[in-house]
Amino acid sequence: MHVAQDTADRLTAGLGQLIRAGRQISHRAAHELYGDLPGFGWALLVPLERDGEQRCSALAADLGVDGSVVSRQVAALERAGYLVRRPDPVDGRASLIGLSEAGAAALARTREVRGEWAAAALADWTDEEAATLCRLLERLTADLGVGRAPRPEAAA
Amino acid sequence: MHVAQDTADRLTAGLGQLIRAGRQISHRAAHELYGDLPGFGWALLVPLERDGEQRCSALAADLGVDGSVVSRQVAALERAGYLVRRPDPVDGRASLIGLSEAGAAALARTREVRGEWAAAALADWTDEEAATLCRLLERLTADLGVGRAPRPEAAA
DNA sequence: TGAAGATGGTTGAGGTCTACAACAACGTCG
DNA sequence: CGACGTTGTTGTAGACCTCAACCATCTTCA
Repeated sequence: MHVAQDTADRLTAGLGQLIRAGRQISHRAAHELYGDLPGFGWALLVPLERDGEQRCSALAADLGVDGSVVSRQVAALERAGYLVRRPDPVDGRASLIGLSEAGAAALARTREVRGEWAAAALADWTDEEAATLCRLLERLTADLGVGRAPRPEAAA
Repeated sequence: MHVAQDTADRLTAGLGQLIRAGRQISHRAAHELYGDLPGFGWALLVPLERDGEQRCSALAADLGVDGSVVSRQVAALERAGYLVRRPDPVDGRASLIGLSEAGAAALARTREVRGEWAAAALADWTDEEAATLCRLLERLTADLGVGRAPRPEAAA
């Protein structure tokens, strides 16, 4: 209850603006943001690289999206050869999704082009400013209670 | 070129996460974010309130989206009674879009519910932290060079 | 004056990402 | 074994976006 009324305006407006900007950029220069990856690939491959093989449902929970989204995206990325799927040895219903070599390589390339993009966009920023933004962004996401850390309920 | 490689990762991942979180929330609780406004209404009405009557093309430039998006959204918001359109007296091709009374009221209500939402989400934040996030967010958007046409007074 | 070209807005087609519902296959437990 | 929950897939639908094609209207200039 500490935050000024005006802040909600600025925050949501700024966020909306940023989202549209990001969308526009990724539309205009998909290669700079995604490398060889299809649109959603980045979001899906990063947790796989970080945490290793996992199930669709774990990915869905991590990303905070519906399982059907992951199912389709995984199918596309598998067709493209960026990840491999093997039956879960302890549960016949599930599959374990893992990064293929091509997937890891694509992720590395994407990371590289993103690094260049970030360097250009943040040319005037100090490390500390950028780190602060990251930190606050991550904190905001956490406080919104979606994705990685399922949280109890917030009052209306 | 001051920003660490790792920062691009955190930034884009964090942003993606936040975007998905926002989408999920606005899907689940549209009323808390938009009040009586249809989905995109907020983004469109805010600049109208801030800068007064303007053309579709100006709105599109401001929001950084295609004119066709604005055209459709304006049509919907006009049907809903949230804005009024009158022919531009100096250019027969153009219309001037303005906020109706209902639109201004809806905007005020939305601002109110958003304030509550923000208060809940940012309950643990200090004013200074929230302000910092806003500032950095706005700066990032500006540095991405999309949207808001150069506007002398509103610069940062 | 009058055609050529730029600009404002609309519409149609298509793409991406999303959720929800229904379903088949499998696992778990009484 | 049979009821029930879980995992992943598919069908359907919606929001938001772009691009391309189009008409109506300025603007420019010979």
